[in-house]
Amino acid sequence: MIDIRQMRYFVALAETLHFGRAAERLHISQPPLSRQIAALEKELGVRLLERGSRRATLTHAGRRFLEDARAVLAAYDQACRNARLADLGELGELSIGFMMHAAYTVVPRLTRRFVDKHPLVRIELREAVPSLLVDAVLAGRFDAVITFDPGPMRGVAAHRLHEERLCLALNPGHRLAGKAAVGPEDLPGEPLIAAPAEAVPTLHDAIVRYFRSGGIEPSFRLEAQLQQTVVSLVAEGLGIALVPASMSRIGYPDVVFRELEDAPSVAHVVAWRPANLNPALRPFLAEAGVPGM
Amino acid sequence: MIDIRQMRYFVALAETLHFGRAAERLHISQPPLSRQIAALEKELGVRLLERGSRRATLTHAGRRFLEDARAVLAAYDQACRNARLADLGELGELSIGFMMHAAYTVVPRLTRRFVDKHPLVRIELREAVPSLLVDAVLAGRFDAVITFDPGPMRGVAAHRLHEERLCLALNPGHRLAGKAAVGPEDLPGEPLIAAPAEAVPTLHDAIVRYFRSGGIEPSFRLEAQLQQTVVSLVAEGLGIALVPASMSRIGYPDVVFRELEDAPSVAHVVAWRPANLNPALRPFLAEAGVPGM
DNA sequence: CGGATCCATACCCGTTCGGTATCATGATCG
DNA sequence: CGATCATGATACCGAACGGGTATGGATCCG
Repeated sequence: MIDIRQMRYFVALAETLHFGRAAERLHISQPPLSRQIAALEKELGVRLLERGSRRATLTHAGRRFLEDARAVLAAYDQACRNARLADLGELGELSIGFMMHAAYTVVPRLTRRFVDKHPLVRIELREAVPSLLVDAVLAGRFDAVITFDPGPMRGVAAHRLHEERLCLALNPGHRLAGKAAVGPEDLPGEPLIAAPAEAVPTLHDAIVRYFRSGGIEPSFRLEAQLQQTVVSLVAEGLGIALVPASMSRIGYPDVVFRELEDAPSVAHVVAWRPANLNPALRPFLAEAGVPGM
Repeated sequence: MIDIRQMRYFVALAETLHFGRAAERLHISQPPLSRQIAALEKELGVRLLERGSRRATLTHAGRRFLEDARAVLAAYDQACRNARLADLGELGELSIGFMMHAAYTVVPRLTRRFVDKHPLVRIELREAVPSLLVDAVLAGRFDAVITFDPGPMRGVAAHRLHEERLCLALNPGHRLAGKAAVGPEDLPGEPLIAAPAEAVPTLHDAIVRYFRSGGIEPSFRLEAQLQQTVVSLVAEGLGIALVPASMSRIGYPDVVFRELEDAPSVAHVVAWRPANLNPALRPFLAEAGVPGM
């Protein structure tokens, strides 16, 4: 059987055209080299070098085999290197799911940092509503997801990435637009626009709790899954909304944002299945600041 | 050192995900396979399979390595196959020089037959005047050349490919255009157009000998290297010419061809240096009908 | 809980590889 | 033109490695 070693030997010999010097370069003595080359030629059934007494010359077949052997060796080295890189999580694929809102907060910077440090990992970024994300990570559809903190869950670990207060989004003509800060007691009966509990439970719950802390029951009027849609509907004068403060940084016309007294906050987390064996997950979590990664 | 064999073993194992079955497919028993795989993993420093008690599964790094190992094996097989093909002259390069005139006689068919039978040999076809061709073959510039027979030469073998008679090319208004056949005695003083002796010695000599066989000295008026040019000059009425009969098959306007009495003939030969080691030369010569090739 | 399945380990033997010593051959030089 | 040198091939030896059989340990299944 022809060996990688024999190819290495042949390439060294073809490059020096001198058995002694080639053997030296290979850190073996000359006779084994002669024998290995002879064995290679015999195995191939092809004479690769013409031995002159002063120097050897490649035959046509030898020239051809030199090129091909170099290609084999390159592929071989590549394969070994890639296996190690893949094991370290520096090479491979990583699929990340995230709620659309995170595209305005942590996703861009985190992605940028990760791809800068791990350029060989292909990242697949997919947007989804938060309630689907955690199920997807459990099902193995995503290696990690970025979403509002869903609380503790079996088989899923999570790490807090980002926290922001909710604020009030109003149409500029609204009666509360003149106030600097607003509390729950200012809001009874106000038509609310918010994401449905089934799609974004964490945020929905935070809003309900905030209202109830002031002894008030919220009255939801319109539902939309994305915060961007919610704010657009506010701009249209269809109601008010409690949205993450980062939404105020986007330049929406016909919307003003007001602080809430004792504003509730929502956290972004990165969540993953600890049993997930994708080696690229670890560097990603490290980049996200997860301790011990 | 990681071995081609270990890669083969790994691919077989990755394809069956079963040590016993993979070993069977490899015609070895299971323990050596286990050991080789373990050695491979140790060498790489990477776990490639997760051994379940019922079946094994590839790790991410293992999946990657499977792809790369397949690529290595493919390159390896390719290299071995190519070496054998190159040695048989079925793969490689062949440079053929030929006189332009042969493009109308033997070159097209010979080339077609050769490329049909030996599709992996890249042929480099180069036109040149006959006097340069034989020097070029001696210098190694061409592996073989096709030209008028230059006679025996040191270090060059030749084989006759094709023989054709010379005929007379005339302007239709010429006084001899009415004769069916012409002999040397009809030609004294006629202004001749022909290739120069330095460029096409064989043909030039044949023409001179033919005239002298009738006791006449030829009077050369114009010289051009290519037979096509010679005939074009005849069409223009600048003189007469003795050209290979195959020129008459090309539809030149304003030229008529007449047979010569006791017409001299010129041979096309393929010529090569017997010391030439290009394996592709032999099949080419075989295709050209050279005996013993 | 017992048997079956499957991979890992232990041990043996034959092959192969690399090393040293030496030979055959062709180039080089006085 | 013959002595010398350089180079690759061959002979032989000891160590390493690969493959084989026997067996152990873990897990799954009925």
